[in-house]
Amino acid sequence: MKNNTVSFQKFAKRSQNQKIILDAAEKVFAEAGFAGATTQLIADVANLPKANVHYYFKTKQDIYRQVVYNIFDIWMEAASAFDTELGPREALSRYIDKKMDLARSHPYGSKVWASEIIQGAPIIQDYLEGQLKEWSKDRSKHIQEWIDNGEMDAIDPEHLLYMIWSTTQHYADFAHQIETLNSGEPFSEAQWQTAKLSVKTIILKGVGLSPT
Amino acid sequence: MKNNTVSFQKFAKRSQNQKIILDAAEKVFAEAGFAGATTQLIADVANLPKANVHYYFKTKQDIYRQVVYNIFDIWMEAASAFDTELGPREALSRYIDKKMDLARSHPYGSKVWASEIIQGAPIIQDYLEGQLKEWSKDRSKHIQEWIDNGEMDAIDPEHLLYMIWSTTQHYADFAHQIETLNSGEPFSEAQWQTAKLSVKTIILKGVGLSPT
DNA sequence: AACATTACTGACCAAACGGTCAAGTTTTTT
DNA sequence: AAAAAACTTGACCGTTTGGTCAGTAATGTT
Repeated sequence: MKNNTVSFQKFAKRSQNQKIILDAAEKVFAEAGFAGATTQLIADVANLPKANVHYYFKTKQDIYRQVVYNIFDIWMEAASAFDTELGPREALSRYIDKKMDLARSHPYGSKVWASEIIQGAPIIQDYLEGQLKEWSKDRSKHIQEWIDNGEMDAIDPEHLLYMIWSTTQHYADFAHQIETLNSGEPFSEAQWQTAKLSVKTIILKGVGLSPT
Repeated sequence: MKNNTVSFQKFAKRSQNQKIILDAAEKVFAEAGFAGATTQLIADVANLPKANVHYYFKTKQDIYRQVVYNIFDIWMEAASAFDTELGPREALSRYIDKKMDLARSHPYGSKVWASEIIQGAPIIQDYLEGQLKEWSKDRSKHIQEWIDNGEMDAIDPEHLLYMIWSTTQHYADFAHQIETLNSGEPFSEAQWQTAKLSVKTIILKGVGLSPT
């Protein structure tokens, strides 16, 4: 039993330290960009000596890659909230809700993702061409079916998806600008609710669906 | 007369070379971020020796500052397309059109701006608190009046503005992602028209206005 | 033609960077 | 208890970076 506990702790220590480093790196990459993020700064934020960071991750690129993969995975998991069997109103509504929640809970990841795409997706390109393309093609097909069935307005499905992505992620990526226009204060709970409701109201009505 | 011509050429040369450098820098900053943009690379893209770049701009920060100011000025000029005297439908419609045109014509500037905000607006903060805040407060007030007059739905004006900003700029900032989902091809003229129309249709209908 | 100003550039430098490594400590296994 | 494996870290290194500078060329002024 002691052996088991110790063995567990051994594994725990490795992944636990990796998580500390990845969390620190996510923040640093978001605030400084890939090139501006120094391994020294990541180490400082993680409260570890720089050499220790390099013990767990061979290169800065490796850390970055992991951070980007992580946020992509979280987003793809949320994408399953876009359940086409629920019908257009409920599927879109839940997906927007989920994306707004992620913008609030994972602002750093969203920023890292945005910078990665802005700079041409040097790391995540394969995922874009694979999982993301597959997912959006599938969802576009379903949206088109809804349109053909007269369940919603004839809107190009891809542009509807882009609108959902851009609008929800804006609250993470441009949080600083929003905060500045909000008298320097971060959104309160009530303001987040208003934001969610506004986005859902406009988009749902905009495509010919009455809100829930 | 010869004097005037020569004198004109003198001034022309300075601002002409500055423009070459700023255009190159805009591209490099967009594609590599502030830290990743090396003065050497800016010089190479501008086809000038590095020392010459430093002859016209004292520091990398000075170049960056100028690039960010320029795109901000262009956007604020476009913001005057949001002419509240035209009424909600026409004012919003024209503003969205204008922003979509800028996303197409100034993709690098948009990306530099996005990165600047993502990283906390270290350079442009004063402009956010000044011109931008003033502009958006004024426009929000007018939107509220339209709502009070029953000319459009009761939507929080600020979130409507955020939706317009995020959606339009998405086509510049995430152009690489969009291109990947578009079989690696940039948007055709027809696709840009569809994009513009989709955005306008959803937003205008979403706030209770019939499209033009 | 002489002078002054502006434009240009190769060579250079201090600082900061990502990454390595040897020497140590702690933990796990036998 | 001893050997093995995993973890920790200060010191170090080659490379790249933003920026300087002295010297030259071109242009404008008198």
